[in-house]
Amino acid sequence: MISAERLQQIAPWSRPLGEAELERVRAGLSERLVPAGATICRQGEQFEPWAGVISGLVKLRTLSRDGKEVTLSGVHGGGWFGEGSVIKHEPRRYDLIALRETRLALLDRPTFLWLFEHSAAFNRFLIGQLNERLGQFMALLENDRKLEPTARVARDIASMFNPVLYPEVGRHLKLTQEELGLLVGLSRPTTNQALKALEGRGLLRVEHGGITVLDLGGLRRCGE
DNA sequence: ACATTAAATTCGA
DNA sequence: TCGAATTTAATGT
Repeated sequence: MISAERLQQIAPWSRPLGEAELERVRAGLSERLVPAGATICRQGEQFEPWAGVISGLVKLRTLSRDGKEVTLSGVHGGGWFGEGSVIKHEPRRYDLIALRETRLALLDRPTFLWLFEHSAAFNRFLIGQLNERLGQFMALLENDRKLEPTARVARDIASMFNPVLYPEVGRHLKLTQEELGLLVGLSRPTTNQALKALEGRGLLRVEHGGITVLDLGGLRRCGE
């Protein structure tokens, strides 16, 4: 059973829950440390719990027929994912891979379902989460069709700093240009050029193995 | 695709 | 356990 303080740290969504609910969550939640590069779950496998990223970064990806990798999304500190699969009780649609050492919080399925049935506060959170994600995917589609590469990279980075989905991410993003390219759907050289351009506009700083965001609003408005 | 540079790892004291 | 040397990984063009 994890402590009440720990619960606050790793699951911000639990704050508005009542006493009895909190008690259950504390009993149903566990932590797991995943080494860099490890696979958490493969496409097609059953993975029962609902997962949150406490620290680190998890990539959701799938392989195309000819073995090319397609990255769908990156989830980092404060992000929770997979509620779709948990609710439907179906196999995971994507590989889950820890891009670097990652600490996961896992809420077992029975507890998740109990909250889903009994807690209005929890459902409010879930709706907010799904709504935010839907908005993000709509924006993503739009970007993909309308914007040139530099703006796409800018918006994709900005979306990783979404305060609703990822409440506790700092300004720094440790992610190689190659991984960023996979995430955005661009080649590494194109990604590199885009990053340089954004750096030139003073929106972010390019570092070895990562970037630091300097002007989040500016990134969001890119390409307008 | 290649050249350059930064970071991580190994190895010897 | 420290630092130099080597290897590996990431970046820039």
